[in-house]
Amino acid sequence: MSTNPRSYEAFTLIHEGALAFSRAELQGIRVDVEYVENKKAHLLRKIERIREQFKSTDLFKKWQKSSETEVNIDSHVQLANYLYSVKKIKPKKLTPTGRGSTDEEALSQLNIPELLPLFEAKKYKKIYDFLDGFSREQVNGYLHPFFNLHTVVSFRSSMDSPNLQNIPKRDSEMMTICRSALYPRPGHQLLEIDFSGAEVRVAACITKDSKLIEYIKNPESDMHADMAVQIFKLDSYDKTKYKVLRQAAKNGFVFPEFYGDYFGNCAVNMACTWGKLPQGKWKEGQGIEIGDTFLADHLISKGLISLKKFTDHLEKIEHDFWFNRFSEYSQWKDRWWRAYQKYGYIDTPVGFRFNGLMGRKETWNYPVQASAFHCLLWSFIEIDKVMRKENWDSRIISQIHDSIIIDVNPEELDHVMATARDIMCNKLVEAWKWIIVPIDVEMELCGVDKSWAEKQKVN
DNA sequence: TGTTCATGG
DNA sequence: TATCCATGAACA
Repeated sequence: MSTNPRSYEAFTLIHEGALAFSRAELQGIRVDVEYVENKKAHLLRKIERIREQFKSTDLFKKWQKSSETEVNIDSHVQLANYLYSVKKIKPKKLTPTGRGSTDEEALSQLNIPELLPLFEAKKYKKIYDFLDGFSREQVNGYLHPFFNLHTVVSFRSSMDSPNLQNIPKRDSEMMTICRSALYPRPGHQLLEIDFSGAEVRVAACITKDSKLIEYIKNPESDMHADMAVQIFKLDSYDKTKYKVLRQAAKNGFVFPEFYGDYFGNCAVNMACTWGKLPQGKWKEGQGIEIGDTFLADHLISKGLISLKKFTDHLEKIEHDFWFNRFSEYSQWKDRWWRAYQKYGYIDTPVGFRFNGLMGRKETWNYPVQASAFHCLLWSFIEIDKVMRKENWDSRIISQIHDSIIIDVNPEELDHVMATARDIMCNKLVEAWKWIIVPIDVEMELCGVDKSWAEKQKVN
């Protein structure tokens, strides 16, 4: 795969982007080394306790007995062999190569309580590894990760040594422990500015689907809420009760569908993740809480009593989604795939060309993923320019695909926020005529001298 | 070196 | 029809 700039603008974006990124690398992010070392020691003791607990279980003793060599608790291969070959349990989930899966979802469906400590130990080990990376890579209390612009096939960025683009966020305990290590410079505060719905908005610009554009332009409308109503057969969307179902619709159906997944997979994932479905049929009291009831009770009341029924239901919704709701998006996908097959390349609106062998889904997803990131890169460069021209004491320190992280002097906070908002929402749209929908940002701010774990939404 | 499992967008 | 992109650790 080669990716060629087809315009001077595309060339300068990468050239200036590399320079702006290098300044952020040089600046670095402050890390509390003492906290990291204390926490690492604490986590090691905790992991050891959990492992001892697991070793005292019947399951482990039998596992050890069945093995000629000493069992390695960290080996998923040995665990899969014991569960699926020795004990002959039928795997609930297979890996891409067709072997029995030992990930958390697959193992929890086996309903073996003795395996629970294993998940816990794995989680704390994961946290330990993040902190260990911080202490390994820090220099005089600062991290200087590498920002790469030349490694990713879809032309996004990546980061390494350490990678700060995958610091835990969704699990609140992992989030708190990991992000409590990262600080602004003394007297400063951390500010994160996100493009809201970056890839959806860019997809609307590229496909020009009028329904998708309408969803973005009309602030009263809400695509994910509409899909939640349809998927879960709600009478209407009630913000106070159904936020979690909106999230399920968004992350369990809308995004996977946009990326090329299909109803069967979406149904299984939603049933497991939100419905907590161990077998084929729901029983009362299962799944996430919605208002004063549970998802299983709600689905049963709507006649969606089994995974089979839910899957059939989702098949109809998928058909409606692509043939009715977003039919222009569908037509774009067909045209786009045919054009790639005919000409052997695809271009992005910014002026990059993807050459090389691609599957259908790659031809659909790469230009969206690339252009969404290029909006971020353009904004990063422009904020960096203003920052240097006006001699800010604040510094851009990082970036996560669709967000920018700034180490801000509190006296400059209002100006920095206004400048970033103006560049990301107004200047960007003026500069790139292909952006035909409004762009919006969300900001999160930490207190002065507070860690990255303390971030709060800014209104 | 390839596979699997975690984390993020 | 069969989820896109990454980094990193651990194992066999």
